Amino acid sequence: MKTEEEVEDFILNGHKHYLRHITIDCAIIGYHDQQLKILLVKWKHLNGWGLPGGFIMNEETLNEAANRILMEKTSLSDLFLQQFYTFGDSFFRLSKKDWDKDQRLLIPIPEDNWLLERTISIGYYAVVDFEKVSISPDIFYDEYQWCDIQSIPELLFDHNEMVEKAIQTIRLQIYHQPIGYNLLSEKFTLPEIHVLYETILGKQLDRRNFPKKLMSLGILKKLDEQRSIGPHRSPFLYEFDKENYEKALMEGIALAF
Amino acid sequence: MKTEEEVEDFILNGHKHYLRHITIDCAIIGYHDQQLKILLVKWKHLNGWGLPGGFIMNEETLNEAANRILMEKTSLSDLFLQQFYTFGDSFFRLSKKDWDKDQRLLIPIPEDNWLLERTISIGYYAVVDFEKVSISPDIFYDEYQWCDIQSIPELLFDHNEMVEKAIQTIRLQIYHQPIGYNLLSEKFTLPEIHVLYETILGKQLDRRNFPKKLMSLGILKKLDEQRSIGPHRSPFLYEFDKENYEKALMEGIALAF
DNA sequence: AATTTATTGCGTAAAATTTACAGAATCAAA
DNA sequence: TTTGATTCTGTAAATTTTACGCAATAAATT
Repeated sequence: MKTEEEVEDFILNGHKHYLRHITIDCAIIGYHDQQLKILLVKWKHLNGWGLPGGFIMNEETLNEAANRILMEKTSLSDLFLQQFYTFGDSFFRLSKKDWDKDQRLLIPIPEDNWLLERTISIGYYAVVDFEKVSISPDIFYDEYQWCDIQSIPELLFDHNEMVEKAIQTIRLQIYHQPIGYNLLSEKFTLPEIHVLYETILGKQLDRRNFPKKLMSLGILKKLDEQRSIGPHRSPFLYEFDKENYEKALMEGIALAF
Repeated sequence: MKTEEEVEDFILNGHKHYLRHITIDCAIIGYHDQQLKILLVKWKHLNGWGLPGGFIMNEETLNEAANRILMEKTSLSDLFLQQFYTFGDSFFRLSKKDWDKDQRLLIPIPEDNWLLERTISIGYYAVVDFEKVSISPDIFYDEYQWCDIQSIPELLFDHNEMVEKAIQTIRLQIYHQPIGYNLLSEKFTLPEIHVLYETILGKQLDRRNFPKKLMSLGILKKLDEQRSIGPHRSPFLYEFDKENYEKALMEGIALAF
């Protein structure tokens, strides 16, 4: 969606290709260097920050739509993308007034345009290493930021509620679903996955007990290689046991920290 | 929605009052006498069984809509109603062919009618004592049944998947959220809540250890009354400590069985 | 080549929790 | 008063979790 014609077509005829009333919004949690951040984008015409999102095309499934939208906004694919809740209590998303106010928008919008209707938003989350993400702008967004989880500003619509629920869900899910597949390199060390869990849970986990619990799940395979980390003992590399990982995704796991 | 005029108006003009594309479906899990059942309804025009559901009105929130729909279908209100997942991979809900085939329907349906569009369905579940529920029919449904969880027939759309996910969610949530407020009488005995948990989890819980764990949550209050149960020792009555129960709902609990 | 420094990796004792189970108390009907 | 079925409490054993000391290792420095 780059040319003027495409944008105009999206505004006037988008409702033929996308489902009205429904959006998908993504709470993309970024993790790096013991910090948790969330990806916020600035809406061109509303002059406020919110979560990246988009509409669902007529012929794609919800997961396909979520993956496509995430791909468009972050250039990332094949992420650990999880639906977590559907929000529908924010009755007005865009108003004609806000739209008309903004000079950057290309065409005036008809009063009964589909983009001005109430929307229900399906929330998805992903956890990514924010050092590896590159954001590509979109007609609706012109800026983005990785915002510290602790100090989130007031967001548009009900996006504050969505962020809160996303983080809450992740912290709960970490006990029941194997998390980490897309956050770490294919091969990683125990200390690496250790700080990942510490960061997400926001608390310290005993360095010596953590490997025992994690290994007892049977989803990790110890490799015969080590990583060189300078003048220190070389930690062994691990990778996820694909088969058991998939099984654990389906059936759930039980962890206690 | 009883008179012919009302039905016709719903079909032709419903899209002005309800959100297109979106429905709420309810997996109503019924519990009684150590059995788990699910409420199924038969769709008039599709000749198949599915979950009761309905559309969202323009000016009501999702929870309001879910409660209204549940009220309409079961005459129950103020239930422990929880959103659990949103489904959108079943592309066709109704077809004009199916509609036209059914003689009981009152009017022919236009090809581009809103009821024939793809729908996204927000799933809610409730757990109720099925002995206390009375079902009131609707234009779309003419029969209902309480179906044993173990032997669910093939359902319409993606409702089999919804039922499966609902039960899975309930079993997971029972460890993290206090369940029981709407299932038991206001005052209940330990054995009563004990079999409730056993039924939902589908396994036996030690009769002597169960009370210890449950009481340690601090959401139950022992009363100074007893229930008379015939020629046996009278069990004490308990009730939920409203304040702590609400707190536990918000913050979650941790149980291990 | 030995020493130093920072980190990984393992084992084990102590503490806490969970599980298993026995027996006393209670109620109402016979 | 006896009987039968059920509630309720306590406690020892088993298991799990937690805490933590120390050996092993890697490379840079002496």
